[in-house]
Amino acid sequence: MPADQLRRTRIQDLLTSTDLNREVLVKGWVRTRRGNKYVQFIALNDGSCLATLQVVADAEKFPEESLKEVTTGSCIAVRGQLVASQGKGQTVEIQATDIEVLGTADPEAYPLQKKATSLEHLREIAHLRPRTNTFGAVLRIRHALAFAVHDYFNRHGFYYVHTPIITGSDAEGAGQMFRVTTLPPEHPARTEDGSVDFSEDFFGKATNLTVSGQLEGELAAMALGQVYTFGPTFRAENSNTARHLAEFWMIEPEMAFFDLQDNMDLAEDFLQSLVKYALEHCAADLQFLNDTYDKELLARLRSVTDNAFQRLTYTEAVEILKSAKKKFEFPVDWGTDLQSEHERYLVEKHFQKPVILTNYPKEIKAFYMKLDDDGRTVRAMDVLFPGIGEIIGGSQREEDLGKLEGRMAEMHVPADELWWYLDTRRFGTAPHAGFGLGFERLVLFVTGMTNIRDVIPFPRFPKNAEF
RNA sequence: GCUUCCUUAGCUCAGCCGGUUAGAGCAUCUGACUGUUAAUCAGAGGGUCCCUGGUUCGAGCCCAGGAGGGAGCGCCA
Repeated sequence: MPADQLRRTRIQDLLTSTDLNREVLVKGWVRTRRGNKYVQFIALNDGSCLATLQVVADAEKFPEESLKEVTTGSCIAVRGQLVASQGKGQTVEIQATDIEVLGTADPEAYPLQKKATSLEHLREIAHLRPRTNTFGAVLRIRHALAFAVHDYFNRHGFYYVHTPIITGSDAEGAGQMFRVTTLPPEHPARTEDGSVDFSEDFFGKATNLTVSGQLEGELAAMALGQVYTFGPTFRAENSNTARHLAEFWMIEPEMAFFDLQDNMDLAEDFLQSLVKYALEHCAADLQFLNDTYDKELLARLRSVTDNAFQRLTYTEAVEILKSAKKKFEFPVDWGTDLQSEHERYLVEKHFQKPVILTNYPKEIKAFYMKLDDDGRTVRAMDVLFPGIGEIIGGSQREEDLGKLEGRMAEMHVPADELWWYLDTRRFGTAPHAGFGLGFERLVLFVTGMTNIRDVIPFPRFPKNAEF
């Protein structure tokens, strides 16, 4: 390689380097430029870390006029000496010998000037918000958590199974679905009785975007033993909250030969490992979020890694809530689903740590959950987190074909559409369990953000699919 | 979908009881300043007060409808 073919170094690597007084090349986006007619300072960020690198440009080499285009938001390449900093805010800096403007950013038009903007406004410029400290930190943490998910399962003998995004069943039991079709919306083919003729559609039948990979995950678990899916899921619910998205990523492990206890053990160890990974690998970003948004963030993360989760049955929880002094807006009664206020009371007031609730009444849970011996409850589990509410929902599955068919009939789930699912119980059925973890809810918890639309790069929610 | 709050400069906001030419901080621009840390100091430019209609001598302010956004709730992950 010729001597003048200097390779770019990431800013994170330069800031941690002890190998000073050498020529380096950095490229990134300008956060600020300040100074006087003798010396100019440029704060440069390349996304590799939260911190900026200070570029020093002396007036002898760089008259102020030559730096006119080096404005907040512009992209530059800087060649220079990596030296110990004379200033106080940083240990190293670059004494620039050459600055090339790769892309200008008109200061009158660029919306991210060096001034705090609200998260609400940043949602409207979501295409640019990754350039802010906050979203840089959130996206790096999001990446770390995604990596940690794969790392955890790989280390524990799970296989990553890619379940379909487009599904032919419209009864996965987890909510309203988005239709996938190539039929013309104005004049779709009609059958004789006037309904849309999906036999003319691309797949020859009605298809939708998946709401869950669980059922397919169960098929794989009945062959590979321990599997997981990690992919996008879609819910066409008109949900307008800070905890719901129309498009979100879900992690769904499914394990043959696991009962509800094994399932809880896995969920707890999994969540603790993920949070621990973030604490170890995203220290600077987490510290920034802690200092900027939520002074309790780091303490709350450690409370998850350092405490065993409280486990109790739905029935026990109802008793605690009934004897609680607090007045609830909604009354608590055995058989009704718990409201957000009830879950919050248990997690944030009563136990003050994560809670796993189990053995819910069968009426309020899905058809595939294994019936308890009493015939009234099912082997369900919900993991409740402070500030988030339900972060995991899971269960031991009903492995008995007859009982499963009975539950499907009771709950009006069309068995003929799920013939392939029932085959798992027909041929070599086995006890098994699994759960679903909403990835964005995990990122929400770990980052301390309060709106789920701020932890996914391009949020999809009712009336919004911009970018 | 329900409840509730909000919408004024590029951003974050103030604007009294309805009353003359709608303000501040930051950003931007111009200038000053020998190493700054969201630099500092001085000055300048910058407005469809979300939209439509109404009440009034007069509306940023009151009323109605609409649009957009936030928070809470429901559905859930």
